[in-house]
Amino acid sequence: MSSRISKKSKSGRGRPVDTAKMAQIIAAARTEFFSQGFSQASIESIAARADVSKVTVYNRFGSKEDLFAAAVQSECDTMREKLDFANLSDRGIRDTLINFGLEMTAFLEREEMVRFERHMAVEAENNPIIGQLFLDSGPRRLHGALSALLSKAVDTGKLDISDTVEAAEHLAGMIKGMSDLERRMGQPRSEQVKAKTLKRITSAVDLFLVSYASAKKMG
Amino acid sequence: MSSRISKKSKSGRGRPVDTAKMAQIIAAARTEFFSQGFSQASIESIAARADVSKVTVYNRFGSKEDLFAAAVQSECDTMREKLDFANLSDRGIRDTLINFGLEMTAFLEREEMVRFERHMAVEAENNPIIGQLFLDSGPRRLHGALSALLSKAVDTGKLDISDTVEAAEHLAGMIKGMSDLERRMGQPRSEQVKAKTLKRITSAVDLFLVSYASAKKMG
DNA sequence: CATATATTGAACGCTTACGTTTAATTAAAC
DNA sequence: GTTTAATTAAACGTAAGCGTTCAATATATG
Repeated sequence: MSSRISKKSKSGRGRPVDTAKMAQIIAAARTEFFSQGFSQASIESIAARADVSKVTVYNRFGSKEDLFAAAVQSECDTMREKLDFANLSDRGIRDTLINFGLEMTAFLEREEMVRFERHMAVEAENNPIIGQLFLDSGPRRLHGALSALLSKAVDTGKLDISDTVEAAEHLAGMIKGMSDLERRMGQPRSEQVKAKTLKRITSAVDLFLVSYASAKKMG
Repeated sequence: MSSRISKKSKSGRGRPVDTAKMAQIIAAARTEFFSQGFSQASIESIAARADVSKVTVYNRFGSKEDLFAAAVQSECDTMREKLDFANLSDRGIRDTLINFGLEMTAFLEREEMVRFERHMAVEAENNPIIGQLFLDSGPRRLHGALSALLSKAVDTGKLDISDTVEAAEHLAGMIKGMSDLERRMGQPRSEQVKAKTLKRITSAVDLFLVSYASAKKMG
């Protein structure tokens, strides 16, 4: 039984809760959990990294599982916030899509992101809810953003697509190519790889536009 | 120090090595490692599953790491063997590609495969060599097979592609779509999802062919 | 100051699991 | 039957790590 955790001492009498420690613990937990994995990570190590005693960790979070859940939630929140591709060039649909591809790739191929995805996948194996949380916070949002972008281009007559959701999946798939997997498998991102990725993205957009660029060039 | 392992007792005098146990151990190790992960898997559990004593495991494999390496190697070998897409219909390039997409998806979305990939990714985080072994045994082979298939179609005049390697990456990416990720994140493969996947594959091939189908229809 | 709460370090009990050792048993060769 | 080597069950030593307890200390209120 994980005792009382939220003791909501709303400015009671004794020593006040050090609110800063909360953030420290979660930050440390994120670092530890998503670089070591759940079972490898240790509470003691997290406490040390957070400059906090182990007891404090257990006072705020009842168990390792609870702390992990909080870390996942926090990481997902961060991911959601960073998923703000508002600054897309609007100089023609081709540039816009290539730009999207580049930003998407940069976002997904960060080591931090790759590690997070790896460990979320493992945890999702025995807990699909975690997988769903991850998908909803990141990939599905990204996919939705691209779908919306395409739909908007359809509305303004730049594209001619019947199923923008599926088209977005096609385009995103081509943008990822095998780089996605190579990164997840720990292969380095050399300059040559980067160049190949850039080439793949542009040619993917071009392949995409051959079919979907609107005939009535009203743009 | 992991003592002497290969004591190559080539039909000496004493009790002969039970060769069957070797396969049992590796089979058990594969099941255990790729459903629990390296750190969660226990040698004792593997030994029990293999109907073998723990000492025997340590006599054959010096350490948990060595056993894991053997399990990875074995799983990769199996993967390579199963990657034999020779039975592709030859009734036109469209059917051939759709067929390839279906077989590829069926191959990749098996629970066994998904689990293996998940755990390989985690291990590759601290050991890129493992990631490379995995990539060479599976994904890169698959990609090579599709590239070869496309090149052959180019040679016979069915397709007109300048860079078949990149084209294969595009097509494979579209075939995967988001299903790949959804499966890795433990989301169920419902009938609806299967239908959507089939639709995505066929429309991906069609999108692909709009650009690459040879103009001179000599087939 | 007295009281109440938060935090800490240290130690504890407990479990799991790696890898080893030992004595006993089994299955072959000579 | 004797010898040699493989296998086993059981126990061991060791280490790590979860979650708890406790006494001591810090920081607030009244």
